[in-house]
Amino acid sequence: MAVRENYSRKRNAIYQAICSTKSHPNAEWVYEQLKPQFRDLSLGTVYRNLKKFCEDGKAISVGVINGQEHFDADTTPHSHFVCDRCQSISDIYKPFFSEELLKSLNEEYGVSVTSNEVLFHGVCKECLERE
Amino acid sequence: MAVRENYSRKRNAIYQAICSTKSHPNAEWVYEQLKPQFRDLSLGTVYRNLKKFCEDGKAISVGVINGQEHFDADTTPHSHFVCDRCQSISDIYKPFFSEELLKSLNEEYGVSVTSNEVLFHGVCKECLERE
DNA sequence: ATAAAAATAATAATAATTATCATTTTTATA
DNA sequence: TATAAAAATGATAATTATTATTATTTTTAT
Repeated sequence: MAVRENYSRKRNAIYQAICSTKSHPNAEWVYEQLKPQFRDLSLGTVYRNLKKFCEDGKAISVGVINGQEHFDADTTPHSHFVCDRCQSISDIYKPFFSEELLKSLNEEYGVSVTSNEVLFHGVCKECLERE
Repeated sequence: MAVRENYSRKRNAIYQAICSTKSHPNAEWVYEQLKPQFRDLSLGTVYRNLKKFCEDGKAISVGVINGQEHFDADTTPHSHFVCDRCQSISDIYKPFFSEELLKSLNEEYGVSVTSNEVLFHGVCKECLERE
């Protein structure tokens, strides 16, 4: 018997796949990535597990970009940059919202903020250099 | 002949519909809203025009929220708040990104930022009061 | 070793959005 | 005003991403 794991073998592989990249993949990417290793992998399993990771706080959804949901195993607070040329998604590690600012939202708008997502659009370094 | 309009009658009506609300509607809402007036309105026409407004800079996409794209005729820089209870979307008029900050992104990450979207999640005032 | 629980594969179903194309409306201009 | 060209639309089909279903397999607990 193998070493005790928290997950099923495939669930583990899916989690490791999203941990192995900073490309903020979608379900399709993960599926293609793991297909060679797990020839009987089902796309539904990838979707199911990515959703589960988000529910369990082990991943976050970067949002729906160009019609497809993208994921990130990095759950620390950070923002994202989408290149409108090559569609790449990269991280922006810059704190935008202080505690006070979020608190001021609560006061000014009467809302209770639990999370936020910041998405920048533009042209990435690589595409800028190419152009 | 009627007063000269920039648009076809239906396109005008769709634009006025999204201008008439701060609810950040999706295509379905606009369609239901206009159906009584235009009994032969087609949902495809709504989708086509909402997309066109975004391309022409007369509206923006708030993003895909719970599987549906939402729109806003207010194109001035502002952010959005999504209530995870009642799914309402409201405006947050607070400038988060100064010119210097955006410039610093260019310098630190080598990217050229052209736009940004900020989405807060949480519980809205009305739902908080109800709970 | 084995029974119960959980996860999966295969597939069907769903839902939002986009494409197609014949018809209608609008626009430009004679 | 009439009319031809261009643009927009309705109806519908197609597409695409995602979710649901269910029989089977894997994992877990004992």
